[in-house]
Amino acid sequence: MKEIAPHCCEKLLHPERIAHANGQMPDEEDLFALADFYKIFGDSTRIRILFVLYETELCVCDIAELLGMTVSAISHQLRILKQARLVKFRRAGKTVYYSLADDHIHAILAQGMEHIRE
Amino acid sequence: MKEIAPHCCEKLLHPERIAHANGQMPDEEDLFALADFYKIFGDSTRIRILFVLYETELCVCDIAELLGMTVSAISHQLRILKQARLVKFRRAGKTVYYSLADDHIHAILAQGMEHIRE
DNA sequence: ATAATACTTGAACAACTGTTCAAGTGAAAA
DNA sequence: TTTTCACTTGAACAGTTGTTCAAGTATTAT
Repeated sequence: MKEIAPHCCEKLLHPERIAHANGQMPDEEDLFALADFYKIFGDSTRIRILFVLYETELCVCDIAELLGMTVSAISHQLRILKQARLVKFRRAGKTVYYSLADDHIHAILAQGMEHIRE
Repeated sequence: MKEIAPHCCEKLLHPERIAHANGQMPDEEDLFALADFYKIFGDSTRIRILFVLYETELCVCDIAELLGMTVSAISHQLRILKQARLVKFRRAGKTVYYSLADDHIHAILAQGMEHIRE
């Protein structure tokens, strides 16, 4: 005969573990912010842009040339990187030069790359 | 009168910078691997799973309960985390317990969260 | 002024991703 | 063996994301 099955968590299989895990969780807000932060790095075009800017500032056209992509595509991605404060820019006449926002970004990229090569 | 415009990079506006940037770039392969690595962390469900597992091992049902999501949705994400070697699991009867793969993952999560709270 | 250039932006489209739903495992209890 | 339970998996669907294309802005040159 069939009955409504009580689920594992309705029986509170591990109430103390659930309580503990719940107690040490960061704020929801921080968790979403962290996911969004990683999301920026989770695209190969953006990662490649960040690495061509690792040592030099470059104009949009230079970056497009280096990555073999259109200026428009690069500009769209630079906008995302700009909003996330990962790159900064300065205007010199018609040309706009982009560079990494600060040394913190260098550190993050270096650490990430090191992890991949472990 | 209109002419075909030579682009900034066809004129090689910054040939030395392009050469330099090209010379210090990591392998394409590593860049794609790095983007894929960050991609895993770039989803709030996966980040939340990693943080509920920060100190305790939990079964799938516990995680679903904690995050207010279906067991199926959690299981799908655990599969991705498993393939990326961010979590490990052990079977005990009908129950499967998941935990973070190693202390390295703890370090990465802690560093990321610290950056967000800067 | 007008034209040219370096870049930006909005809309459209295809590709990808995460969740749901239903069906399917595997282990243990009856 | 059959049933139950914890979990997994495949297909479908909606929502998101990245690129292209065309049009637009800002700055300089003529």
